[in-house]
Amino acid sequence: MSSEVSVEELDVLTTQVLEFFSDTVKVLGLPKSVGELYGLLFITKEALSLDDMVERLSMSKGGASQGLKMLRTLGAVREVEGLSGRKVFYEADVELKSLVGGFIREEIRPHLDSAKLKIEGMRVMGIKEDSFYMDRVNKLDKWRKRAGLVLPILQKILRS
Amino acid sequence: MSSEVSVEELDVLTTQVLEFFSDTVKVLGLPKSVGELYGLLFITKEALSLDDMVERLSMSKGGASQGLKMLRTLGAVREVEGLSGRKVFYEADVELKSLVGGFIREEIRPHLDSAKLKIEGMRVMGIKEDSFYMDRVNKLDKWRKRAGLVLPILQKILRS
DNA sequence: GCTCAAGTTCATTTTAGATTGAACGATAGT
DNA sequence: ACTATCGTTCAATCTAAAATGAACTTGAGC
Repeated sequence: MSSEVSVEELDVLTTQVLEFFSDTVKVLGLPKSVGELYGLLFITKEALSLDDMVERLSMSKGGASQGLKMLRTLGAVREVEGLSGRKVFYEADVELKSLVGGFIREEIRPHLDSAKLKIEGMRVMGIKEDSFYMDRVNKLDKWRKRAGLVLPILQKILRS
Repeated sequence: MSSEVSVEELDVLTTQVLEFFSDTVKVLGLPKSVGELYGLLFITKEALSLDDMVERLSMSKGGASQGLKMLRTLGAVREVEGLSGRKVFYEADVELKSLVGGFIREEIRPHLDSAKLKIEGMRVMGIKEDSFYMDRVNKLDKWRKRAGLVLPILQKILRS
């Protein structure tokens, strides 16, 4: 049961996976601590408590708490009933569709919504129709709508 | 010819557009000065020189130079023959497909490539096939491939 | 070939935002 | 009810990345 990998190799692998997720989430604009937390859960068989992660990643309790909160709202992490008291254990949700769905819901949609408001703000100021400036505002809105349409398609593609 | 918008209104609109693009590029992980440069070109009829932009955005020459360099490699900006000496004038490329294409080429592909290398590094360490750990490494690779497949589809959708 | 304007580079400074850690609730077990 | 453990919050600190600005390179025009 312990011959899947040697302890040293597991350490190396874990380090590489942590790096992998740190880098990936940074590209997505999330703090790297979030990537480390998710990465550790991703490459660990057993569910882990906050304290486990704090120790393993030598990060602050506060940071871990915030990072887990984010992972929870993203739906990237599942709470597992810990039998011992009220301590909570976590495991990674490794379904790509959940991850993408959560990211779109929490990180992309809000930006598209605020973009919509800003564009509406521009329209309100009475720029002459069929002027250069109205053309540009219209283009912005076309882009925004396009983005809104692409997201569900993306999700559909990644469902499987 | 000047009744499309009043000067004051144009000022307000410009400010809003600058904000719009600052925020947007920040989401994409680019410095906000890049958004301001692009935004100014986007909402300006005439091609602008570096100095024009430095003045209008009150940003440093160095910053503007770097920002324009990035916009050039992204293909988000076109150089226009200035008749006066060797001064270069720029205008925005406002084709969504160019913008998306440039972003994918310059910002996303490189990350996918480096992810590929990292995953290959993990494979090399001789984890037992059909172990938990190999499953996870395989999953990473599946995700990576999926991302690589989605990009051209995305580009195709946004072409029109 | 000199000069001056245009543009780039890069060491320094600034800023945004991530991380820390101590103080504070909250709850389970006794 | 008391205590010990668990988790959260948030002001203070740290850090990575962006912006500045002065020194430098380049080339056009005289």
